[in-house]
This record gives sequence, structure tokens and C-alpha cells, in this order.
Amino acid sequence: MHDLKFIRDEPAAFDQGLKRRNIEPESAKILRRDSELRALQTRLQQAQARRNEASKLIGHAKAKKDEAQASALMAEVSGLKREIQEGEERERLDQAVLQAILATIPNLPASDVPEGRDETGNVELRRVGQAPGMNFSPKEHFDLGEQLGLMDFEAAGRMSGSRFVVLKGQLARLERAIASFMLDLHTGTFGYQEIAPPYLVRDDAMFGTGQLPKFADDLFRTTLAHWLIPTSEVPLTNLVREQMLEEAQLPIRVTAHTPCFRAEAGAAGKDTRGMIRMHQFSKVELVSITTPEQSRDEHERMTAAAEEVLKRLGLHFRTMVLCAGDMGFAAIKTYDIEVWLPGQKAFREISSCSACGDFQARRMNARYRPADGRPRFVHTLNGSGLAVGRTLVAVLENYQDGNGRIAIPDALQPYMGGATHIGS
RNA sequence: GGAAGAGUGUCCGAGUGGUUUAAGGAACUGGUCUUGAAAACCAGCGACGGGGAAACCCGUCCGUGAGUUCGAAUCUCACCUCUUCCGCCA
Repeated sequence: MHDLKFIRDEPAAFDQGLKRRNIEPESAKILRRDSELRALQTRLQQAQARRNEASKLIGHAKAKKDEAQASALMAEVSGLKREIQEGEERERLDQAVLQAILATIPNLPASDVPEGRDETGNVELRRVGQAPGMNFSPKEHFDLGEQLGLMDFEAAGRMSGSRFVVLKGQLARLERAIASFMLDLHTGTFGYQEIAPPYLVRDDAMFGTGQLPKFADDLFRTTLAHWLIPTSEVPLTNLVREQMLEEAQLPIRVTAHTPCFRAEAGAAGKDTRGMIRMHQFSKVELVSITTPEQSRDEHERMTAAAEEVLKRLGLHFRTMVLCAGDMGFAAIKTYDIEVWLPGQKAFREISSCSACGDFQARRMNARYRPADGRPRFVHTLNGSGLAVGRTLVAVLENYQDGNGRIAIPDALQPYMGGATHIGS
């Protein structure tokens, strides 16, 4: 949610930011509604002030038994009543319309975000590690998993349809191992607090992080009108909704391993084979709540925490900064981490770390009290640390030995009961 | 799912139709005192919005929304959330 004051003060900068996101200018329309609304508010408030004053005088007149004075005032206030009621109703209406417009406008890109209309404009920042040398033709993860007899898309299809998978045996355990390893790293090394949050949330929570009102089609909804979380960014970030935090509490760093549910509307035909794009997948999420001054450094720190997972797993990756046209709704700046998949012969996104400024905090009304001064909105950041399913895919493809076996990375062996390989 | 109770500012909490301008306390900030700290005392201190160069003025907000009234934290209705009890249940 944008700050109206900013749009008033910097309409050109606002529209310029939207333009970088391929969106038409909005400031003129917004400011026209805003000034109409404020003019209405001023008129309404003058009427209210007079009503309040007269009502008080009625009380005094009655106390003095001056009935003539009292009834004269009552007649006056009675006349104001209609005007005030109509004014209040219009104010509510206009306010709601303005809020609805603001609610669908995405955040503005930071000044150091590169220009670009789509993913072709993203810029590679660094590459770490190297692709494993293989003297055989690497297979894709679904072939490996199915050959092991431990990855079953057919069984999942029979009970749930497409874009679901059943993992079995050592692959089911590998998913659990990857998640545990990630959580232990983030809680142990990077100081995140582990959270076990709800997977079902209300409208307000989805609005807070920006999934609603625009992206309802991407979400699953229960018959009781809860939404299934598409990422634990939603419950983790909403942990501070409607809260007044103390500055000394910040930064707050939380992490959770949860399933994520996505309708994948509009993704027909993309990544239809394998585990890359599922209706249900597992992810370890990182969320930080910071002061405005802390958020830039925190963004780098969070991205480094996500990268550390890949380093410890010995996986080759590159880190991209997304261009303005390719960023998500709430982000002011996003780093994507892409892991090398030898079977696909491509880098694929495995983490996305976004700084959101105070955009989500406004929607959630999450504030903090500076040591000295008036309340301010917090800054929020979220990042995958990492997508567990895609990490499993990466392990399979990078650690295949050409004979159908998968080596288990050293860092995961303790979580696999000491096993060094999957398959015989 | 059923019944009863509750929801007031950063927190606790008083307040059943008109000087409530939301009492009082805590926390916090500044000061006095003190070798220093604590305690005590004094002073300041809600959020959001509108107007104004500023001092300051005005409005809204007592879970949310709608109503009654000249006037609502206070009365009415609906909804939400929490607590307790009952039911069901891993």
C-alpha cells in the first residue's frame, strides 16, 4: 500500500516508478480523488464541529432550564444532521474507492533496480561453485526418481490430479532431511527463530502481504473461506500485523518450514513434467522485520543466508537481481537465486529474496516506536531459504552417478541416518 | 456446534446518555535529589486524518459495521475475536 502523502509530494516520481513496472501513470487520477475527498472532509468536519459545539450548549441550556434556547439549538443541530450523515456516507464511499485503487498498485522499484520489461532484463550478480563434471548424459530428476521407484506421479495423479507428487522411502526422507538441515542452519548460524505457523489464514492476512485483492486466482480457498498459504511469508510476516513494536526488538528474524499451496492459474503448459511446479510443495521461508535503516543490509544478509544453504550442499548457483518489470507485487528489490540443474541444462529459480519497504507494513498496520519519536512503519523482507522440493530436484540431478544412484551431500548425511547414497 | 462473559491508548485499567477535553496507574522522556544508581518528587507523554508558514486549531477513533438520539465508550442490532463451561476430536 502506498503512502498518499508520497504520491502528493512526488507524483512524477510515483508515475515514473510505475512506468518502470510497465504500468500506466496513476497519480493524476489518485490525486484528483484525494483532493475531492479532502475537500469533502473539510466541509464535513466544519459541520461536525458546529454540531459538537451546539450539542454542548444544549446540555448547558438544559442545565439552566432555558428550554427556549435548548429547542432553538436542537432545531439547528437537527438540520445539520442530514448534511453530516450524507457527508459521512460519501466520505466512506470515496475513501473505499480510493483505498481499492491503492490496494491494487504494486510497490515501486528501488532506484538501483535495473530497467527491463521481463525476465530477460534480469542481471546476474555472481556465480558460485561449478557444475559437476559428468562423463555421462545427466538425467532429469523425474526420470531418476521414477527409476528409483521413489517418486510417483501416477499415484498422486489418481488421488489428486496433475501437479502433485508422492515421494517414498529415501526420497521422502531426503525432503525431510533437506528441510531440517535448512532450519538448523538458519536458526543456528543466522539467528532466525523457528516458527510453526497456521497454514490457513483469513482475508486480512492475505491482504497484508499483498496476495489479495489482486491474486485470488493463484490461491486455494476452503469452504469455510480460509485461504491456504501460498508461502509461509504470509503467516510469518503477519506475525507483526497490528502490532506496535519497540525499536529494541528489531530486527525480528523468523523462519518456518511449511507446505505451500498454489493454484498455478495461468501456468498451463509450463513445467508440466516433474516437481518444478506443483500445487503443493514444501519450503523453508525466511522473514525479517526491521527498521527502515536496517532493511537494506538485512536484504543482503538474508540473501547470503539462502546462498549458504547451496554452498553447504555443494550446488552450483547464480544470483540475479530482478529488473523492475519482473518483480513481484510487494517488492522494491528482489534477488533470485538460481541453481544449476544438469538434467535440464539450465539454471532454475530456487529462492527469491525480496525487500518490501513499508509496503506490507502499511497494509498490516505494523509499526514500531523509535527510541525517540513518533511511530513508524516497519520494513518487511522475505526470502526462500530454500524451496525444499526444488532443492531435492537439484540434489538428484547434481549428485547422480550415471548408474541410477544418488550420492547424498555430506551436509545431509547426518539427517539421513548416515546414509551416503540413495539407490543400489 | 451450544451456553455464558469479555474486547477502552504502548500496556494495565476507570468510566450505564451531556464540563470525558477517555480518570488513574505502569512504561517511556526530561528534570530535582544522589559520589553513582535505585527510590522519592516535579514536568511531559495516545493513534490517525484535515487545516495552517508557525504557534496552534479542528475532526475521527473506546473490537468491526449498521442504527436510535439534538448529543453515544455508554442504548439497539449484526458480525469478528478472545476467555470459561459443555459437546466433538488428533
